[in-house]
Amino acid sequence: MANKESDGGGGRAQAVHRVLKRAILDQALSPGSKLPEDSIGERLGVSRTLVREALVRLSQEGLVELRPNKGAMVARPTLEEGRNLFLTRMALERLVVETLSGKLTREQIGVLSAHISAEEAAKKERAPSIRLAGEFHTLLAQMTNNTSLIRYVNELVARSSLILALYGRPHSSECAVSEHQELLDKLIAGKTDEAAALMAHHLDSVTTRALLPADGDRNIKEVLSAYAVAEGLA
Amino acid sequence: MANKESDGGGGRAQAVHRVLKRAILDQALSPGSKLPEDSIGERLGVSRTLVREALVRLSQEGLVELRPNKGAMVARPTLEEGRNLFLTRMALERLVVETLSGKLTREQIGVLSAHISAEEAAKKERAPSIRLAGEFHTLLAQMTNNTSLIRYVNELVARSSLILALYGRPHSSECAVSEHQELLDKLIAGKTDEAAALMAHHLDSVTTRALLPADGDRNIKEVLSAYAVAEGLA
DNA sequence: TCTCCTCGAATTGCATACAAAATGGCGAGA
DNA sequence: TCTCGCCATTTTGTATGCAATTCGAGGAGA
Repeated sequence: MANKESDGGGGRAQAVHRVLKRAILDQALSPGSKLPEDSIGERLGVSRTLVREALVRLSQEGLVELRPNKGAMVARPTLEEGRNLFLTRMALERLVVETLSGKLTREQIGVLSAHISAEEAAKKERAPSIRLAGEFHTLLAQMTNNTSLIRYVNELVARSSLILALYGRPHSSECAVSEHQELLDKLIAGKTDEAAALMAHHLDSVTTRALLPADGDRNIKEVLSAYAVAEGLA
Repeated sequence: MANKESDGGGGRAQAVHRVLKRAILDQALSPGSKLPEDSIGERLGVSRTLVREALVRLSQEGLVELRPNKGAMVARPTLEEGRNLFLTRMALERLVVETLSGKLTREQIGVLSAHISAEEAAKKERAPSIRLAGEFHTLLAQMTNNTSLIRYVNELVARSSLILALYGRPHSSECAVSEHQELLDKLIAGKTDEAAALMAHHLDSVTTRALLPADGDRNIKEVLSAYAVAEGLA
């Protein structure tokens, strides 16, 4: 009974999905980690059937890579995919900004302001600050009431943390909190173009800070591919 | 053996997914149709497990609605969702156009021209012409080499046919073929802004043509039999 | 006749069983 | 010692079985 209420909505498969997603976004499961169906099911107290369903969902969201007959692992997007992803994100978030500009209700403004304060407060701790930064963008998307837009922004933001985990510089705050505040100000003032430009700059600065890969754990094949081409191999 | 090759790539679950998707996009299964797991599995010669997986995928793509304990049905988006969807689509397809403008290779131009010719030829038959019109847009997206962009445009185009099935006027060609040709011309000429404007107008004119619903529920097994053969299932 | 209740058939939710494929280690041969 | 190939183990792919839920038909009572 108590159990039934505690799954947070939907079936237990959704619960598994949420658990894994959260773990991935918190980087408790880092890109490339294997995700064996039975270990997960065993640990979570569900059968492989449900784990499988969750993994399929995650793979559709681009958080998990599902290699036939070889199991699932946390997705390891390439740097180029990362750049493209931020391009796509920019296109969608521009729509978010255009939709919201000058139309925020007092209540929405309150929510956003509170969120920015929370970001400010958590600035020191790495993991929570990354998550909060992402949530600011999904919050904005949410306010458009455009379901497809919301879904895609959510997905892209989620995948962005994977990208940053792989290629982001360790010591730069990914989203400057002050930029969020500025953006909010422009939105309230209804300065659509300036807000859009700010968002563009905001995302652009993230991609620009995504240059060198975090060392060590990169895939051998990926590293070699550049050299292979130069030598005319494979 | 022959069977294994004929599933088109991926496992049998993917095959089921393709069958259903195709059937939905062809409007052989119209919005609101029930999708019982065992009828489908029985007809396609697979177990409910695989059908379930396919349905989960389709629900993530927004093509089917998955109501807990009450089964799946082909999605029936509201008119407002439809409008929002086209808004989102516009944002993404603008990015497509901007990416491609002035950068099409000779080969790509050939492919697109050929496609437009095919559209022209199929103009009379309703179902194929709808599919071809959508494929023009997914073809363009494909050429950007931006995987997330490709995925989202594909999804959005697919869902657009649902919208048109529900609210589109029966006798208007959804995408004027001539507009596709014009767009291609602008892209070749590298006139980015004009191309973007044309795309905007193109999609806008579709949303403006939003009206009456259609009807007709047919037997699932009957409808699926044609598609099953194409995928080498049962 | 209308309403509400109950029961049975149909359908989904989930676990488990078994088959097929991959992975890793060990030993034979060079 | 190194390499190759074979077998045991592990993990995925798929079907099936059982419990839980929903839906509808029919019947009792007002």
